[in-house]
Amino acid sequence: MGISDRKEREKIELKELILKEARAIFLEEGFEKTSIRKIADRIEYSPTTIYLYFQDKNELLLALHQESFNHLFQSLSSVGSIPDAFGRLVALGHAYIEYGLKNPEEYELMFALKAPLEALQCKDEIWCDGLKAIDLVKSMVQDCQAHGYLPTHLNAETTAIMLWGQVHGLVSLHLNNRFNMFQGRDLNIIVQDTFNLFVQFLKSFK
Amino acid sequence: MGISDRKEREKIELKELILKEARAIFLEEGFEKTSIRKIADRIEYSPTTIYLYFQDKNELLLALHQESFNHLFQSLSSVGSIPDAFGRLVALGHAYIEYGLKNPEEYELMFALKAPLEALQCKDEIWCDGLKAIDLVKSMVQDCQAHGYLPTHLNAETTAIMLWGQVHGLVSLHLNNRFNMFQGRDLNIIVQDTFNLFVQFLKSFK
DNA sequence: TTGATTTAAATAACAGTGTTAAGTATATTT
DNA sequence: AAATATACTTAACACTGTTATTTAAATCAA
Repeated sequence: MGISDRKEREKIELKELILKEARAIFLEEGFEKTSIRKIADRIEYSPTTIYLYFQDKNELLLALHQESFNHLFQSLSSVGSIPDAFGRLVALGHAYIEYGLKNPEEYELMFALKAPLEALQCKDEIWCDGLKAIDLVKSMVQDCQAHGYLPTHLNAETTAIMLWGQVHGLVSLHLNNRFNMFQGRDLNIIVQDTFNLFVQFLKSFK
Repeated sequence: MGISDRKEREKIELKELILKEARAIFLEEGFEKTSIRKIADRIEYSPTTIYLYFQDKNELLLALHQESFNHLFQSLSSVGSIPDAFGRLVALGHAYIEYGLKNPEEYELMFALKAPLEALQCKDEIWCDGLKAIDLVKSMVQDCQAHGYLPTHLNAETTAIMLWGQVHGLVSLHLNNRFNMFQGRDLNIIVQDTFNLFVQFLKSFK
């Protein structure tokens, strides 16, 4: 039955077109300006058609959220080639910070906005991307422990959450303009200096 | 001239009434539901009257933001009585986290939402509340250095930003439901455990 | 091939948002 | 008493997410 095959293909294509244009608006104009009507204009369909492909706006943002996580993991992947366990962990932190500062809208969607997680909750699904991310950090912490960089008595998961908390805190404060009060200074350098100090603390811990 | 005195008094009173009801809605229903029209309903004036007292919604939110900072500083003030410098710093962290988790809407307004800072920027004003907050942490760090808890070679401000970044990161991730993936566990305890681990790092640093 | 049914999309509307231009009383000043 | 200034309201603009209803086309069954 080739006809229904084609129809299904067309449905997938339209869904992808919606996401593509949604993503374009999202990156060009930011989260707040990404409206159903604006997407509809760009794909040349009526606004209500979008609701035939996504239950609501949250679900649409969840799809963008998942694409953003792929983008993040791709940005983090390069650190895998670093041989030293501790150097790898530090590089992961730097790469995370760099990703966050270079992709503010995506970062907000992944780690601040409630919309995508609400969509997940409606489906009774868990935040797998988040779990995947924390597991990555956790395994790198364990690598450090295996090579004598961090004490083995430390709980690897708690340590991973601490690391995540630190870098997220810095990225989040910066993206939300909470470092603007440090007038006349390079705010990226403030973030870098702070993270470097944190690394000193990590390095010296016994 | 008693009449114009009374008029001025009445203007101040109406402005305070607007803020009072705005705050009530804000705390009861959250940031997103705090609309100009809803405030107008509660004060029994037309929506446009509010614009005679505030330039726009951002300025109104800035006023709430400043009230929230007073609330925060009040919540932090009790740690001043702790004699030990390091104990005081740790208590400050705990008090900050507790405030954030108990006052999510206020916390978001102070450290995440762009609206209040945009209002400040329009007036070419600096974020004094933020400066005041970081100065508090900085002076406590210096107290620790003076009493041998933290090395004197550390930059006190960078250290203060690191501390702020850590607690903000944890509070922010928790408030934004990013710890919900740790199913069946007490999320407040995760935050506490992580902060306690961070304190261990601080304590051991040489 | 014709009639019934399913499918896909659009129109119109609801209820809400921040904001502004214009209008209306009331009170004060000249 | 007339002119002006003050305080406030009405009506509207341009948006938002979302839904019930309707239309048109494609497919299926007789």
